[in-house]
Amino acid sequence: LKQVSSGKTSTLYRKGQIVFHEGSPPLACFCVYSGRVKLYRTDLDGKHQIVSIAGPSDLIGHHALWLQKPHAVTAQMLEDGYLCVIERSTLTQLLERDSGLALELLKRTTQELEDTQARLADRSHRSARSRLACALLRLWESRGADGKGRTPDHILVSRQDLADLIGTAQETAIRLLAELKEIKAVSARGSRITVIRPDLLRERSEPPY
Amino acid sequence: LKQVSSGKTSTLYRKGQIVFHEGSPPLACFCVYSGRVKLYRTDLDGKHQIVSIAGPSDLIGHHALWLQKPHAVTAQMLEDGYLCVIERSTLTQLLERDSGLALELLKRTTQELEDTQARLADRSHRSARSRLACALLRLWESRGADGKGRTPDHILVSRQDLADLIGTAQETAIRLLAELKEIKAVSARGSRITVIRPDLLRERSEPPY
DNA sequence: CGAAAGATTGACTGAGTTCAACTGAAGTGG
DNA sequence: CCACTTCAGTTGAACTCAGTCAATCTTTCG
Repeated sequence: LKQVSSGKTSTLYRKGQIVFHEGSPPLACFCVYSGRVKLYRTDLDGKHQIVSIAGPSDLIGHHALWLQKPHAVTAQMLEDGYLCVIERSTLTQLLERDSGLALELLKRTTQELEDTQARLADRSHRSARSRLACALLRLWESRGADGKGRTPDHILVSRQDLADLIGTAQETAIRLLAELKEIKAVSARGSRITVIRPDLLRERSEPPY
Repeated sequence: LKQVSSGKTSTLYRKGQIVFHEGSPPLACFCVYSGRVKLYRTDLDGKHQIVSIAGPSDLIGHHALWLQKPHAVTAQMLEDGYLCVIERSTLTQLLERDSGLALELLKRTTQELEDTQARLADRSHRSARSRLACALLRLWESRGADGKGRTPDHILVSRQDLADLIGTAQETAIRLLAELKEIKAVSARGSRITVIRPDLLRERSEPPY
């Protein structure tokens, strides 16, 4: 995939920009070169559920391509970044040529499926409290370099995105985050959340509570 | 996959029998020839979340094989049925030989991923009421022949399985099912649930409520 | 027929949603 | 440089869905 990306020109996408919309027909898929992209579903009440957050070297928008159906999710940039556009025809050729690629994609997709199944199980059986702790840990552990190769000890997520990720109302996410600030596990100034005590988060991410 | 199955001997598995356990190392995967298999995760409190229900021609247990990790789910027979065992080595050979197979699996897995993502979104934003209606519809629409080619208008699921499927306590599932009996959308004697008015179910499966 | 498993109902409780008001930081234009 | 809009984040209070516990009732099956 990296080879494909490098051969192609990548395009700049701005923070907040929509890459593709739920319900729109799939014309191409995208390989993330830099920046993060949130993929979310929208229900009839306009509520969002973040399905995954893609980062560098992740492929997005390909599901709809395989299934020959409209996109089931909307992809929106969480920060400025470059995406490499891969046309449907290009991808088809690649798959036919390199059989290893299909296996690699199968592996990735399977991993993503297991992750989603795990989240599904957690969603009903764990409290929002433990889900928040868990989500913060994941975001923290997968936080990328900030552009100049420095790895910061904070993450950048809005309260709403945090809520959409763990599946609660924004107010709940805020209240639970306040608890974490209370016990000095994290600190926050705006959407800049600093993880101070990952061990405390890990403790809270276990059920019950 | 059907070709593979037919070439192999299938083994009888009894209702309630465990095919493989969460946490156990993957030795082989299975192709369902007849009967249905529930795949579920177990959390620390011993609660189950049914991740999917596999039927004839579905492949199960392959995730752990690709990922070279222990099974993330437990597979248990919902009724008597035959499964065809496919050894790891056999599968590897097949994948190398037939590149189309990898694509087919990729497609299936992607579809399953999208389904699971949809359920994840529903779980937090839709009421248990609508989830139950939705689950009943799915079960009803995908109910198979009953052995003699007859397609019955009822489904056979225990209350507990229904609850584990939609992610509620059994009592909640029962109470909501009672509502559906009340409005004559379904009737039930034991775990034999007859769908009378699919239209009413469809209506209730829409949010809100 | 009787035990064991599965289904049902009631009472109580609490986590999380909703609504609504308020604060604070960040622009923007006069 | 300051009033003015705007948007993200906070907080309080009322409400409600769904979980838990516990006591039956029913169906299934040996």
